[in-house]
Amino acid sequence: MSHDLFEIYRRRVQAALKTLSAKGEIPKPSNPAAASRRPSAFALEPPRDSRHGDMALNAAMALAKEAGENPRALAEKIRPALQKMEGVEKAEIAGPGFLNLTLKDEIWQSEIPKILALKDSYGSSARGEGRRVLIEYVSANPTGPLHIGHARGAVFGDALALLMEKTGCAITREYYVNDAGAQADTLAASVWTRCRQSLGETIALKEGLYPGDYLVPVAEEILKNHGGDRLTAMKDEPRRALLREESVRAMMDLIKADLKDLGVSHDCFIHESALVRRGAVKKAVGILEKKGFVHEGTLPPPKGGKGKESADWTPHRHLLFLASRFGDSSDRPLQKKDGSWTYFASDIAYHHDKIARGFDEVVNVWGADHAGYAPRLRAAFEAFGSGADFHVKLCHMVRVLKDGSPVKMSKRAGGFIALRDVLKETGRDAFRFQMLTRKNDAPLDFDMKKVLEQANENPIFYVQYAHARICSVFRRAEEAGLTEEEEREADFALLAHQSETSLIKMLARFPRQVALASSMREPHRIAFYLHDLAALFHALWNVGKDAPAQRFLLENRNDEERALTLARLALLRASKIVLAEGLRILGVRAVEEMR
RNA sequence: GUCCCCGUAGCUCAGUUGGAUAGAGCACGAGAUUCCUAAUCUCGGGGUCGCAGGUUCAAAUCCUGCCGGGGACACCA
Repeated sequence: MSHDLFEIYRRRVQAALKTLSAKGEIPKPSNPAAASRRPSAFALEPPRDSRHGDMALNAAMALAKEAGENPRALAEKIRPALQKMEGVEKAEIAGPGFLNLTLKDEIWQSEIPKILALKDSYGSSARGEGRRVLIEYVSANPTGPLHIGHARGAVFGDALALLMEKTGCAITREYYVNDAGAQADTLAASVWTRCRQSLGETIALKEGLYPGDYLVPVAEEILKNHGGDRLTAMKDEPRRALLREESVRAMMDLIKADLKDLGVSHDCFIHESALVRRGAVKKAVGILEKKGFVHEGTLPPPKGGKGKESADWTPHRHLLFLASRFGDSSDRPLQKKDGSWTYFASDIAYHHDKIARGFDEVVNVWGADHAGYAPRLRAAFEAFGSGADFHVKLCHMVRVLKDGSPVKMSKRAGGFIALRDVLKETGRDAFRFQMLTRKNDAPLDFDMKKVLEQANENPIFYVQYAHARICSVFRRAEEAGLTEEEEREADFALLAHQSETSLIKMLARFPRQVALASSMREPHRIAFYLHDLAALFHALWNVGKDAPAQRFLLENRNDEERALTLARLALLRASKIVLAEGLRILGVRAVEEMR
């Protein structure tokens, strides 16, 4: 049973509408949550304008057409049922035919003890019904430390996982390690150059190799473990294999260290090389072949950019996947000229593996530069005939600003802005919050100065400050000998000030907001919600500055003051719980004080 | 040339999966601290939701076309 007030009333309203339609007074309503949306679907939502009550129902408008009646007349038929509904203060008809519900104060006030009892499971739900979801995120190539763009995907994927877990999904966090292709060879070659340099040879790093300084210690470590003489004496092929394995491992250690600093973790790391080794690629392609989705053919020359025709392109016959049959703009090669598998082929194997593991939903978090790759992978996914849902969430580019202008990429660091350099300055929590104050499919400017700013303009600070202020009150309350147990017995009807009511109503929206953010796979909604919640808290705080009688902690000279204090502390306790839990979903730690 | 994403206040951005008079922060103007952290709050001005059509009770939101910005169009991963 849901404890989301909006969900509870949605169900009550639905039942009431059903009864009415059974009596033949109104057409049959349909549930907006149902897969097939019909015009008769209704919604019960908090109205934008609080003067329109607490919950707005659009059923009369939605059903008007089917009923062949005007919405306001239909609303008149529905209104009595809503009016006598439990906890409803009044049900009014407004505007084009809205039915606005205003709930009794006690309904809102009872939200406080509910939060105190549920603690951090307030807002949790079983909506996901144990849905098994695989979220693949980061999956950065093991060729260097994480950069700022990877970090956005990392934070997004991690927050999405936390969010969907909160709504009852069983999440597996996964990282796909591309360690079988040409990039791993390039890495090995780069490290070998570094080895030889370290052994005293004067050779330059060839064009196309990875220039980053971070490979120097990797080379030295390998020399130490395997011996320079021995490595030099080895034949090319076994040496390359060894260097590949060792440097990929070193790179993954580097990446895992970065992820740890970011507070991001994965349940499993799937290595492309392992898939290749056990013949998974051949097997997966074989399955598609059997289904008739693979053929041998020649692709037309690539279009290229304006006026730029590919000079080195020659027609070639190879195995193609019939992606065009599943909505992609072209068929896609599975083999290279030399007969080896393409990256796409092993990705097909990887996703076949995902399907085989029986997930209900597969989410891929990618950088926006992979947008064009999504249709072919979706095509492959569908070709296997999997019933699982397939989502691609694209995280757009991050531009780092320092002193108002974009930071130049450092060549020595490998041509990108390293996550660790940014993290060193901002810290994990501010970084994560900043990354989530923007929806994933819009580019993001990351302003170093603003992230560190201790002012209203910086949302993470604003939210943390609210939490810290609450903690400060509790420190004083403790000194005054007030206990948490007493709060639970408080008379919540005393919370009647307009600012208190607004805050309570915002708290009560948390479960709905979590459900919404989760179903839309949009963690940023939580960040914005927290900002709104903090704003109402700060407003209430200042009410007490102007009017001492409205302060949280009164002198406790008499029973009345003591009762007020306890009720207000309960409200603060509930606010603290929701702030902390909201931050937790974003992977941000709430702070007790700001100093 | 084709595909994807974006276009909302001077600036940075939200916008409840189609709802009522489109919101917040910054900036600008005016105010509030003997008192729980003023690192905050209150009030005010500020809009053709890129443009033009369409769909319907209702469009910033959905569809089509255009304009502008970004990204992608490998036998690289």
